[in-house]
Amino acid sequence: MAEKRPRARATYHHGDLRAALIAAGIDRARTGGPQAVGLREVTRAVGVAPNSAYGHFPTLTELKRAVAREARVAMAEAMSAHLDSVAVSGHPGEAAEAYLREVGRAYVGYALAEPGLFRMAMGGDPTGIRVPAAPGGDDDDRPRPRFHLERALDRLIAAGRLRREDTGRAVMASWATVHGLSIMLLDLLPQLPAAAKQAAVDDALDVLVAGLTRSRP
Amino acid sequence: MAEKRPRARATYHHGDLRAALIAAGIDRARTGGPQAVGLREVTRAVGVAPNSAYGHFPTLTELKRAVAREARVAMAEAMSAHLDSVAVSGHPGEAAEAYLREVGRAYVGYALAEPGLFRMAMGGDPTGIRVPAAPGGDDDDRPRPRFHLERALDRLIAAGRLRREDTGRAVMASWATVHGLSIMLLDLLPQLPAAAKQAAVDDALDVLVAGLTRSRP
DNA sequence: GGCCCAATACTCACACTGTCCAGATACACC
DNA sequence: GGTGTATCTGGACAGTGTGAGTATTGGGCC
Repeated sequence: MAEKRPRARATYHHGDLRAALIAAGIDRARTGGPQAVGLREVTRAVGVAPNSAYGHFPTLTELKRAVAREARVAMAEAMSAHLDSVAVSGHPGEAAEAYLREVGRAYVGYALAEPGLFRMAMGGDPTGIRVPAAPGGDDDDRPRPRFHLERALDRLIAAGRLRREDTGRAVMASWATVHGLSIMLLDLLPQLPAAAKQAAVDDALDVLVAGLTRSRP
Repeated sequence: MAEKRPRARATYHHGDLRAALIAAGIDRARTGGPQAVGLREVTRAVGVAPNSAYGHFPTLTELKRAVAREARVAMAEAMSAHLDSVAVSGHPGEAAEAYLREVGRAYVGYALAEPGLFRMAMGGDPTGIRVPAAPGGDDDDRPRPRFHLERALDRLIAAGRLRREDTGRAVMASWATVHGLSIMLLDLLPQLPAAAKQAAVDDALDVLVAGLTRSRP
């Protein structure tokens, strides 16, 4: 008879509802993308009345922003794991180039492996999310995907393959490449075979590295 | 006293409701992006009952797809106008490179000038739109943004700056760069001064062209 | 020229969403 | 142990997209 469960949990107060809402949001975003994280849906998953969320977030958009922040941290951690698993060594210059390529692979790789969370993390305006541009735009100091990119560029500079004053434009070009690549493979070429996708990533990263390390007039 | 307008138009039948709905969709998308084109909103703008749209589109998503197609055509036309306005001449190789740069400027320029329509045209999955990947994915033969890109790459090949067998990867790298650049400037760096944005575009396009035309092992 | 029919637009209804307001509840502190 | 306050709940409202059934109409046939 499944009584209409007047309360799914033992206590009236939840304990840490804010964190639970974000976790449920991550869960929904993973399978359904940003669109799937709704106020009623998330509160239902936690087992709480819809309006309970308003005690912790002034509006749904703010909840989504918090979920997006968490998704960015998760993405950075996945990238970290990937980067730790591949050891680049040898000639410093080539190692630095290889490292940047690995960062790119990690970025796009996460986008392809977790499209929902990737869109949640980097979806931008149409999803109602503002992705902070500068480091420090997020309020805590846990690493974000941008951290790995800057690390890679620093290594290129240290190896003498990139001029320090070109860092700004290098960030632009690199980020544009990996992000554009992710969106393309996700939205435009979803049914391309995985091998072909990987080849496209490698090709585009080759072009990027070649362009970055080529001395310009 | 504005009677509640039982019928805003003279005739019961509209005449060309399908086209009118798409036009109204373009109008809403221009100012509010893909989110702003809703079924009730669009039909209201046309002066028609909400469900009238179902005679022409099986679902709202299909209407949006049609609007997105139209937005892509509009984008290609704007790019055409830009490309016609700048005359590139001189040494064939450098002219071809300059032409590719202009195509990139036209792409990003449109994204910055008409963010709503750009998102409608190229928004991709989170907006519920599938952007056709291959030429011919759109059913008519009006030019799309991709057309200009391929034209530019053809000129590079003709000028001997790009190998024909590298076309595929060149499309990837170019599209990723311009699209990623657009998203970045729109979502991540919205309040960057226009001049700085233009500089970022030029820098990233420099990197792209350098990478594309550099012979690889 | 008048009639019928298929196309077209409309009305009513439903389930769902985010958000506001007022009230009930339980934890923490004195 | 009583009280204050942060927290959660209930009902309500204006929106949304969509389904089924109904009215209106213009064009093709006699």
